[in-house]
Amino acid sequence: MVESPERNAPLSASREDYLADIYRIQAVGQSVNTGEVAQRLGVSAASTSAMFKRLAQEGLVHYESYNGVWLTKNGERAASHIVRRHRVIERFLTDMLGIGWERVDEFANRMEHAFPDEVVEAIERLLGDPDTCPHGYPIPGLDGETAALAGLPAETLAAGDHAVIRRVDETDPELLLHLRERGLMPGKAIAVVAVNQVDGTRTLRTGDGTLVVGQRIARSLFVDRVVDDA
Amino acid sequence: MVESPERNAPLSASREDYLADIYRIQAVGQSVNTGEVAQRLGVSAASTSAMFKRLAQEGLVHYESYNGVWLTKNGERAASHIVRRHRVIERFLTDMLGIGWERVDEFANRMEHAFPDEVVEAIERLLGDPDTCPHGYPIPGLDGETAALAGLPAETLAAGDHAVIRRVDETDPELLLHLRERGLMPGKAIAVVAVNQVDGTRTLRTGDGTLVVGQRIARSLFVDRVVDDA
DNA sequence: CAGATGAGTTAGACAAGACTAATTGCGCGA
DNA sequence: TCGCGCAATTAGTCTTGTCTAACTCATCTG
Ligand SMILES: [Mn+2]
Ligand SMILES: [Mn+2]
Ligand SMILES: [Mn+2]
Ligand SMILES: [Mn+2]
Repeated sequence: MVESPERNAPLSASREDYLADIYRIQAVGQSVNTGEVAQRLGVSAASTSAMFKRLAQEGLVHYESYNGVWLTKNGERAASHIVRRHRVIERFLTDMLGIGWERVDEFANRMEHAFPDEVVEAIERLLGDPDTCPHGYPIPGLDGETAALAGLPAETLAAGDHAVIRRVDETDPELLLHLRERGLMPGKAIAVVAVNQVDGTRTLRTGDGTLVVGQRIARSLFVDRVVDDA
Repeated sequence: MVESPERNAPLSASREDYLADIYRIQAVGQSVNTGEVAQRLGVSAASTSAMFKRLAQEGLVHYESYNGVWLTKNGERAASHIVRRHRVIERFLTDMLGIGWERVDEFANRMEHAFPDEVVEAIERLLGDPDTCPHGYPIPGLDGETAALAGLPAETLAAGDHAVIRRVDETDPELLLHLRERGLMPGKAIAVVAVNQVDGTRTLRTGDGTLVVGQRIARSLFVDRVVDDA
């Protein structure tokens, strides 16, 4: 049985990025194949294949050739730790430094590998132990436990529905900027005024007014429906 | 004329560490030779030699074989930038997160390579544009300008002298912890009660009381004398 | 002014992680 | 069931930064 040579040696930044990405793909219930990870990390499929092999050898993932990977218990612990750092840092950047939420993912992606755990914990305390990143994704606990992803796509809402935004797709800075300018952020209450069946656009009312959104946005907002008692 | 292939490409973490160290050695007026840098970075002399050659080729240092390096204008600009990041991060860690000053150098050494300039600037504003790191070393400006190192060794003080601590040797965590426990930090006023000529110990009075320090400490505290007008 | 000594440089190897090109295997459609 | 197309893997390089061992050069001593 070949195990990792150094028990508990710190993971390289590369390994951390692969693991975190595998974790995030698993979190939405997708299977984790070479191409998906390669594309998300902006790396060749060959590099990803090689890394899968390494991670498997170190006991961090299970790997079935031609069939993708999934995290082992150890891998999940490590990955949740990294995702935790990432999301706390995002919170720090938006809440304390006032940096726009459309840029913090990229920044946190660089910074996440360099923060000692102790620093992450101090920031967390200072921020009052937030539950989620600015985009609404849950911050894993120190024990590795993570809440389920909140919300269903706003696409599933019908005319007359009331809902609260819980989470937004965080992959596209352009989209995030767009959403921020319109106040479509976690915590915001929305009501669906109308659904245009022809082109799929929706008319929404928020506290700030009325706006029309297309499918792209309706698929990127994850909401909890609210039963109307008015 | 062989120049750096990529104009303004970001520097690798390794290059940043070498440059920052060269900068710090130059700042105290020492000449920068292979062995000194190798020792400070915990790296072999061969590696340092190789890096000197690369940095020279990229126009960041002047290099005379067997005779050390010194920063070019470009190299100084780059180095001051890194040192700036390092010292701002140290301030952040001590002032906002409450981490002991004996550990922030090590932490900042990891973190300094991952902070976008914009984040450093936001932190700086939030802290009220501090002039120095927690150990009293000046934070270079965005323009690359850096104040001179403040203070002279407390060793130069005679009995009866009054002084203010401006800066402390920041290389040894043990020493820093020791100093902190005794309140010997930048800004603190001290008076020399007595100097023992036999063993070089000094009796100091601070706001908190009286204490005796040996040469090791007297050489690690950098002070400005204060003319007594009592 | 000739060695010895030690710092500095060169030579050669290695590890991590990336790439491109070539190959292999899975699964689907005819 | 055969083969085709595409995804994944393997093969072979490259770059960066490190190491140890062998050397070479500057300098200090006698
Ligand atoms: Mn990352
Ligand atoms: Mn996020
Ligand atoms: Mn560093
Ligand atoms: Mn400092």
